[in-house]
Amino acid sequence: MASMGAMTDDPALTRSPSASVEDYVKAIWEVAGSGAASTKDVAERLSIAPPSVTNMFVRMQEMGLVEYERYRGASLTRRGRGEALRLIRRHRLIETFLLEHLGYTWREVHEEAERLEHAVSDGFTERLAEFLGHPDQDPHGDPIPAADGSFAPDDSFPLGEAAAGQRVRISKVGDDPSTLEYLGDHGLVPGRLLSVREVRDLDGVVTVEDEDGGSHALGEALARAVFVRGE
Amino acid sequence: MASMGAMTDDPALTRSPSASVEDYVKAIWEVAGSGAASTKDVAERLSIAPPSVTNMFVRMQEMGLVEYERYRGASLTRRGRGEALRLIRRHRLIETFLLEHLGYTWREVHEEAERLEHAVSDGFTERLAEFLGHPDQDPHGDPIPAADGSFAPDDSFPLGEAAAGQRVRISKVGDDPSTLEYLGDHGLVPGRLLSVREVRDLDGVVTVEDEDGGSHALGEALARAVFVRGE
DNA sequence: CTGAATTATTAGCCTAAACTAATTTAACGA
DNA sequence: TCGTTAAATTAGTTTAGGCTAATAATTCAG
Repeated sequence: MASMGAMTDDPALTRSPSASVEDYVKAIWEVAGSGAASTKDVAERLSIAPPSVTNMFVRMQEMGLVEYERYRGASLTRRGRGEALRLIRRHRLIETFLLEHLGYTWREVHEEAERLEHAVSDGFTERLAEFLGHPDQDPHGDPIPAADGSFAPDDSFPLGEAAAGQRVRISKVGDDPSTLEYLGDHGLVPGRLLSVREVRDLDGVVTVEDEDGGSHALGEALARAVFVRGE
Repeated sequence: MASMGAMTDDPALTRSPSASVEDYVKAIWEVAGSGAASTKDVAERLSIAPPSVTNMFVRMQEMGLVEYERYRGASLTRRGRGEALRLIRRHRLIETFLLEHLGYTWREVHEEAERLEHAVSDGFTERLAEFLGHPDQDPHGDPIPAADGSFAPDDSFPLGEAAAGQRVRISKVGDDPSTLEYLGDHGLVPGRLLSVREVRDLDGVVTVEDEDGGSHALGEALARAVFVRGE
C-alpha cells in the first residue's frame, strides 16, 4: 500500500551523505576535479586500503554521487560536485574563522577544520560566512566556493614555475609539518609578496626577495611546496 | 614479543570515546547525576531501544566509563563523570557562541550544538572559551563546567515549585518546540525577571508578573517547563 | 605481441552500534 | 507468598565502513 512500485524515491539517493562519503567526494574532487579518479589515488589520499575504495565507489554510484565503471575510476556527477564544493566551502570558512578569530596557527588549523566540516549544517555555514563578512578567499588565498556552488578556479602555481623578474604573492604552502615550520620561521607565509630574482634551471633553486628586502634561496622541494599567484 | 602479558594497557581503555559513547555518558549524567541510571531512562532519553543500551553499558564498563551491574543500572566512574562534564562544557560554550555571535535563535541552537559538541577538540573548546571571555554560565543561565572539571551545580527549579511573593529569574525553558514557541511569543525567555503573584495549589496555576508589568497565568505543564532561580 | 608489473576487484571477515523477538528477573499489590 | 506486570537481558540480525588474501584486468617494456 505504501510503495507503489519502482518510482524514483530510492532511499539511497535521499539520505544526506555520511562523513565518510563526504571525505570520498572531496578526495575525488581534489585528485581528479571533473575527471575520473583512480582507486589508488583516492586510497592514498584517504589512507584507506584500495578494496575499501572500490567498495565505496559502488555505493556512491547507487547514491548518485559518482559515475563509476570498473577498472576505469569514478567521476563526480553534478550532485557529487555540488557536495564537494559545499564541503570545501565549509572547510575554508571554518579555517578562516579558526585563524582569524580563535588564534589558531597554520599548523593546527587543518586537522580541526577537517573534523568540523562534517559536523556543521548549511545554516551554520551561512551564518559563519555572514560573521566573517562573506570572504571569497580563505587566508591561504584559496577561493571559497559561493553558496550556490559557483567558484573561481584556483589560479595559483608552484613557485618553481615562476619566471625571473615576476612579482608574486604566496597563496598557500604545502602542509607537510616540517616544511611549514621552516617557511613560517623565515616569514614565508601566505599573503607575503615576493620578487623572483632568479630561477636556476640547473638545480631548480629559486631565489626570491621579500617585502623587507630579505633574500631567500629555495631548493626544488621547497619551490614546489610554495604556491603563488601573479600580482 | 610485542605483548608482554596482561598488563594494564587494554585497548578499550585508551581510545577516545565515539560520538555514541559520548551521548550515553551525557545521558547517564543528565538522568542520574552521580547515581545509577536505568536502562529504560537512558533508552528513552536517547530514543534508542533498551537492548542497545544494555549492550552499550557492558561495553562502557570495559572502557572504564561506568560501573555496571545487571538489572541495577550504570553509574559513572570518575573518568566517566569527567567525560560528561567536558562534553557539557563544550556544549554550553558552543551554544553561547551560536546565540551571541552567530545570531541563532533559541529554537535552532540545540540541534546544532548537539552535533558540534562531538566534533570539537579540547584545544578548540579552550580557545572558544577565551574568545567568549571565559563565561561561567551559558545564556540559559546553566553553569558551564570549568576546564578542570569542577562546576557549580545547577540551583534552578521549576516555576511550579516557587512560592508566592518570590522574585525569580528564568534560567531555562523546556525544549519542546511548541512550548518554546509559546513562551517566546510571550516574552518568557531565559534572563527574564519575574515576581510570583500566586501559586494556586488547587490546579497548579502560577501567576507571575514580568519586568514590564505584564501578567501571565501558567498552567501546570508550563509551570513545570519554566526553570527559575531565586534572585 | 607477449609477459611482467601495476592496479583493481572479488571474496570473506571484523567491529561498532543499532534493531526485533523471546526470555528472564525484579518488584509490588492482593 | 504468589502472581502479574514492568523492566532488563539474551539471542540473533542488520548496516556502514573498514581490513587482508587471493584473483583478475590493464598497461607497458621489450
